[in-house]
Amino acid sequence: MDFQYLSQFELRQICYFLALVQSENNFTEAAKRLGIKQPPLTQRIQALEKLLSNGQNPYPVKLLDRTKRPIALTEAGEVFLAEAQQAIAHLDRAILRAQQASQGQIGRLVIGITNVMANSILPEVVQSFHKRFPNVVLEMREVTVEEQISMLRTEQIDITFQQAERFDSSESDLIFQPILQEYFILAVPANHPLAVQSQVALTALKDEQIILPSFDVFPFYQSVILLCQKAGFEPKIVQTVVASGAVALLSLVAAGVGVSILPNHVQTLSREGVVYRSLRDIGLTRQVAVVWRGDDSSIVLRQFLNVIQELINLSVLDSW
Amino acid sequence: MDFQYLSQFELRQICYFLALVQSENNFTEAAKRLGIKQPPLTQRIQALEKLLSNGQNPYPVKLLDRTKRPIALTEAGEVFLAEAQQAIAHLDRAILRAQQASQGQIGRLVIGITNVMANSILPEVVQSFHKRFPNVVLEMREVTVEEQISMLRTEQIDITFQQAERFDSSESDLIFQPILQEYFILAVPANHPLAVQSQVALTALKDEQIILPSFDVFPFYQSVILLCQKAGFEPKIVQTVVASGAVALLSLVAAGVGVSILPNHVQTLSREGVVYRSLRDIGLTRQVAVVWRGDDSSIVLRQFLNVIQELINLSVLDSW
DNA sequence: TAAAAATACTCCATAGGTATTTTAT
DNA sequence: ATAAAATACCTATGGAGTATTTTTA
Repeated sequence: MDFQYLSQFELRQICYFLALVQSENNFTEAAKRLGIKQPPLTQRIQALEKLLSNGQNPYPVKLLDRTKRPIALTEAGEVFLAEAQQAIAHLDRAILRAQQASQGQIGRLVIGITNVMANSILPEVVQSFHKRFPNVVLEMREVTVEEQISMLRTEQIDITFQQAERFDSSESDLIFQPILQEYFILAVPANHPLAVQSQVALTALKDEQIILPSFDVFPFYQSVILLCQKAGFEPKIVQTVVASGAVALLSLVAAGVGVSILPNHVQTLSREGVVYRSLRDIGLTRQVAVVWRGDDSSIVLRQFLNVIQELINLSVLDSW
Repeated sequence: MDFQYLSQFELRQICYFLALVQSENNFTEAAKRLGIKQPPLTQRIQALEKLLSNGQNPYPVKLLDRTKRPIALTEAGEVFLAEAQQAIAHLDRAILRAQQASQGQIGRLVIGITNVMANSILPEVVQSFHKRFPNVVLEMREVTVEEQISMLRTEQIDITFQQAERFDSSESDLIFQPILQEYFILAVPANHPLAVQSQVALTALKDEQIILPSFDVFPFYQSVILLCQKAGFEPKIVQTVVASGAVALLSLVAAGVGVSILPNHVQTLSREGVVYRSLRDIGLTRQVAVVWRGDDSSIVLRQFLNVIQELINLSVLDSW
């Protein structure tokens, strides 16, 4: 493509021509619409025709037949109109898309997810981000805890969630940002004797039926059992019903099937017939952090981090 | 579409940006290629970014990340590059097509054809025109002699061929241009006794087998028979073979099946074993003219008329 | 520190404005 | 005769050039 030649054209001239056609080839009218006077418009159109003629054409290119009133489009004018209209619309879209991209409204973000994190804060973050940036493609990639860091470096993923404790601070090319402390709470039926206490001791669960999310989605399943054993009793885990979704599980609690030990972020879901209570004596917590490449200038990433930040500030994730 | 905003952009800026990317984001190199200095290029790209930012965006739009060497495209830059490249290519085509249209290289011409003319000069003209303007759509529309004029006026056809005698010169909105005089010639086998004469009298055909094109494609079939009868003999028309194409017919002549009376334009076809001779005493001629609208500014039409003109000058059509 | 981009300025080409003439109905 | 486009001329914005400073690797 000959940029030298093409550069001589001006979008202005072409837009003026399109506007002129929209005004039924009436220069005075079109000029008014464009917010300029008639003579400049005449000159721009002439300049456009002159530029179009600058291809050693034997004939000059005329877009308009000025010997008629109202002025008519020539064949070349018709052809140019049809083609240029599309091209200009195309360019208009190019501008819009660049603007959207610069705001992170379009693009793509690859999130590395580990089983450990999958059921934690991620759903809230993703839901919130997707609501605000519906045109960004969010790609979730299952990664093991071990490969997270190397996949970040090789740009196979853009961001990942991990346990703060695992992070080696010598990884200076990666930025590590703790976002929340996870701990555990007790969900009990509203009419349950334990509901009257604001804090419940772990040993109080000795004789309770305990409902836990199925092992594969709930990383602390084993830890909970271990803690109970340490507290001196064998927990009675309800084995007959398996609920993996928090909502389904809360229904079971509301129905009085048992009580449940859940990560604190579940409290964002309030359900009739279920109350949440703190668990005393349960030392199990984890610090959750996000990690990304320090040199990643992606606006989408930045916006994603903003969403996380806002959720934290709104106390949706972290405030209990 | 907002022409006001779009008009502020310059094709120059966008082309510069594309050129910059082609030079691997090296301003100095790109400026050299574009035939300008580096500072103006920097300024144009900045101006482009500034214009892109002018949509009340909270963030300014950056196409380039200048904190890296070599300078890298931002996401917005990548998006804009991909979209703008297409749009610019589109615009480039728009310009080319307008130029082609202005030379009549693309377009459409509707030719009214009557049976009377169909087999005459039209094939040569169409062939010649199509060779020179392969992208013009030539549409042939069958019209009766009576409706030619009205169809021209209603722009159902753009040009038509007709007999000069039929034309009413009061039709001042239509232009009438005689292009050739048609008459008739004799085609005889090269070894035929008549071949020695340069002119042949009509009566000499008294005892010859005469091959004529089939009635439906040869408008003067009846006239020929009439002329012979006037000359005092009943022509012996070969009925057993029907040839409608000139080539097939000449083959029959070459094969010695008979002689043929043909419109003079057939002479453009020379065939081994066939010679053409003038026919004396045959007063049958017709003046062929083309007719078009005087206010038709179509370049395609003009080029079509040029082709006819050239063919006449080259003596292909008219010189015998 | 060296290569390249950004900045500061100067100049002039040209888009737009005003006044007027020409053109087409 | 009249409405609208073209032309002539003026003004001023801003693109390109030159010289210099700043930045990044």
